Amino acid sequence: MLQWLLRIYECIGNKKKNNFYPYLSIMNQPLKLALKQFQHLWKHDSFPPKTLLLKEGDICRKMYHIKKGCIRTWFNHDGKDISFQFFFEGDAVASVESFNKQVPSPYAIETIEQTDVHWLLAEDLQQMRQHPLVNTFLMDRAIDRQAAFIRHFFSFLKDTPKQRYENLLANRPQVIQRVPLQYIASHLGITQVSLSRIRAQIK
Amino acid sequence: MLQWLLRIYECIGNKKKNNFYPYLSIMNQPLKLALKQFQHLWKHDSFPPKTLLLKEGDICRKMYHIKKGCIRTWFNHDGKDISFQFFFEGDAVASVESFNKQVPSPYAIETIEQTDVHWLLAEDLQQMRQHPLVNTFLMDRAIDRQAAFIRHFFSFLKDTPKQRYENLLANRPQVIQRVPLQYIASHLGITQVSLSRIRAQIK
DNA sequence: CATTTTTTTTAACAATCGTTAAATTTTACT
DNA sequence: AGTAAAATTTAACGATTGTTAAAAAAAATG
Repeated sequence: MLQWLLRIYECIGNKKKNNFYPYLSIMNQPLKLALKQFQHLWKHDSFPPKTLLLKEGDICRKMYHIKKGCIRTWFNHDGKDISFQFFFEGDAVASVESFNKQVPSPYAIETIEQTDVHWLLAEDLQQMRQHPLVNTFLMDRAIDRQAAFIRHFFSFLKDTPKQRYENLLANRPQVIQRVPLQYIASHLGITQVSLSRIRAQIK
Repeated sequence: MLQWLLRIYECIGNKKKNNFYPYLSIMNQPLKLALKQFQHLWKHDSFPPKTLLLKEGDICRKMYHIKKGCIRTWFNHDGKDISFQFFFEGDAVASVESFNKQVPSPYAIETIEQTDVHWLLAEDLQQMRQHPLVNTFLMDRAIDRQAAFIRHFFSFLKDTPKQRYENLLANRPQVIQRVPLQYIASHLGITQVSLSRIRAQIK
């Protein structure tokens, strides 16, 4: 029942399982009880595809947790939109810095499919942080997020675009199945045309 | 006198100043006092150039704060070492996930120049975290780091290697002046040969 | 100061990517 | 189902990058 709460803050960034970096945090009973205390703060909502949940430059006031559906984050560059991350069922989504410090977001948050979410206001998360166990838990999740992000970033330093696509295929097949190719291309740092060629090579 | 403490956790990642994301956290008197309480936990040390402070795969037990000198982080890929970040005077350096969770580090930490550092044990940082003000402060810095990292990552999605080099030249001239080119090339995601060509174009 | 050693540059060629444009396929909508 | 719109693929060409190897420059060493 607390399953979705357990996943919060765990899944921003890539969810690639890696034996070298096992997920070590253990949810103990006191923490579960503490989190349960704040369960009432979460609201829910439902959005059609291509709904902007947060506009680039706006301040992020809500953190979303996906019940069902698919979300991407993107930013504008010379008139083209560049997607940089994708989220699915069980993932928590927010423009982290904007949400935590109430500053303009460098990127937008937008649904891809019809999406049902839980959401939590920034001020309510601040309230949750008053609880030491919850605060430590959130801090740990932030570290996990950063580590996941670093691993994703590494592939840009060491792999070719083709290898990055193959990694995506192997580790996050959901992305290839549910996300339009034009979004995936910019996520991999290449053009749609180039991604098409890579796909033709692999078949 | 507390200048270097103030900078801790602020400087991992790029330090690019950006009016769009001003650095908002304000150091208040109670926090300064709290940090001063833990000042005695820091030791100091000095290392020659090319000294490994942390080996890839080892557990990071110390966080370093640079008094004087220059440090890089790197990892091995097919026999070649790939640098991904550079640190200078005032910066704090640690393999964040490894340091906080005591798991193997995905990358190494190594001096470039002769380097004088302060350092702090992981368990002592845990002790500092018991203090709520310090804990909130460290949490804020972690968010800042992630935001800086995301902005750096964005340049891989939207810019060409040449633009990334020009950005480095404009925003972090120290890197070009003090870091060997072979390290900078891998940091930009290109080969040394390609970086040489880019430099020849610009002159 | 001369000589190794290392680092950086240059050259040549193959492979890959970006760009533009057209063709094809898929999806959305009435 | 038929039409319009959007997404994806393919083609052609120029630009950029990676690779290998050699040359030049810079740094380290005795």
